[in-house]
Parts: sequence; C-alpha cells; structure tokens
Amino acid sequence: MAYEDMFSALGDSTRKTVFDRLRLGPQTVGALAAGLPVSRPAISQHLKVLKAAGLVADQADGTRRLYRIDGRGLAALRDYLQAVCAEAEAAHRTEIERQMEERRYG
Amino acid sequence: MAYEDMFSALGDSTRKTVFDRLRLGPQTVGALAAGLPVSRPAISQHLKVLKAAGLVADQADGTRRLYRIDGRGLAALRDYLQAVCAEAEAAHRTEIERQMEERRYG
DNA sequence: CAAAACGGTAAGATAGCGCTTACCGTAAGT
DNA sequence: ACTTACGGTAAGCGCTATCTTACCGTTTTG
Repeated sequence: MAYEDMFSALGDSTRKTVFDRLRLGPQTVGALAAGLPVSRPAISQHLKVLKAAGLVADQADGTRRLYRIDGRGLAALRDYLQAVCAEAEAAHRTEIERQMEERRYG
Repeated sequence: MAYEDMFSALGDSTRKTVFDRLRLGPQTVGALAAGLPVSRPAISQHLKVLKAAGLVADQADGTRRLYRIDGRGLAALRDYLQAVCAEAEAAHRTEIERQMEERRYG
C-alpha cells in the first residue's frame, strides 16, 4: 500500500524534519545532515525511505546530490485524505439527519 | 507535533486497516477484532493510539464502546498536506520560470 | 595521477513497537 | 446476587527500525 508507506515515512521524527527542511528548497545530503543531530549516513537512509514512498526526488549534481520534494506523491496523499474527509463528513451529516428524524417521530 | 502522531498512527499496517474499517461506520472493539488476524487487546491498543492522535473518537454504549472516525483531526491533517502541496507547486512554478529566464538570457 | 569531497551501502548494537496471555473493572441479563 | 459480555491495562517477548562506525565508488580539483 503506497499511502501507508507515505504515512510511515512521515511518521518518523527525523524524517519529518528532513522533509520540512526540503520545503525551504532543494538541499544536498550534507547540508541536510549538517543541521540535524544525526550522522550523514542516517540522513541517506532516511532519504532512501522518503524516495521509495514517492515523497522526494533526487538529482545528481557533480559529486553532490540534490534532493527536493516530489509534488506528485504529496498530491496523491492529499487527494486520499480529501476523499476520506468528504466521506466522514457525509457520514456525519446523515447521522445528524437520522437523529433529527428520531426526535420527530421516535 | 500532532501531525507526526497522525502520520505515525496511520503508518502502521494494522492501524491503517482498523481506520479503514471505521470508514464503513462506527464499530465496537470486538467487531473490529473479529475481522482481523490479531487479538482484541491489540485492537484496544491500536485504538488508543488512533484516539491520542485525534483520528478516532469513542462513545460508551453499555458495556460496549463505539469507535468512529474523528473528522476534525482528519481535516487538520488534510489542511496541512494541502498547504505543503500548494507550497511545493509554487516552488515548482518559480523553478520553471527561472529556467525559462536562464534560457533567454543565460 | 594523487588527493579531497560527496554520498551510498554494509554490519552491528540498541531502543522501541506490536503482539500475546493474564488479569481486572464495569454493565447487562437471568 | 451470580454469571456473562465487553473492553481496558500490565507484563513480557520477539522483531524491526534507527542509529553508529567503517568502507567503497564516483567526480571534481590540484
């Protein structure tokens, strides 16, 4: 399940922080690691997970490697939540309606 | 961070399944456990996590206890993703524009 | 061609998560 | 009042995720 991979990826504290750093713009692995209290290899591993989940994309730039947020994966997750939200809201409305009905005739 | 708790909650396979079951309507703990390959206490623990994350709400009904999806927490998460999405799209647009500029004058 | 910069991967240690069984409290039925 | 149904909590165990250090390949630089 792809959605689950995304949720799981953003569910880790360090990974969520890396993701939020990338919101400021594309970053190299070293730059990301420099601002966090974990080693560079750890960041590499986290980026691998985020990439597998479709939340970030990478691009070679010499010996460096630029990582950026992948808007497509993000949009997919947003659409999923939007759908569930609409569903829940509809269920809530019919529930309210049912209670009104109950009060009138029950 | 509340968003992180939500992501983490939905990042677990069993918990995501429980959540999806609740999309069909309010359910008791026993009913949820009956349809899954884990014990009832495990379901209780998962529901506790989902509740702490603000994704589900519970309501006593005799000795039973009805769990339902909490639309407010869900909406908050959706809004967060919507904001990040808009941000990423804006960044993407300015990036495209920068490249066009580069091609014209660079 | 040598050296340095950058980053991915392997191996291993440790902490935390998810599961189970056992137990307890509370509410409903007889 | 006794029994049954329902569900939350505690204790313990195994597994996986995350971290570290060590190592290697690739690309730029002197």
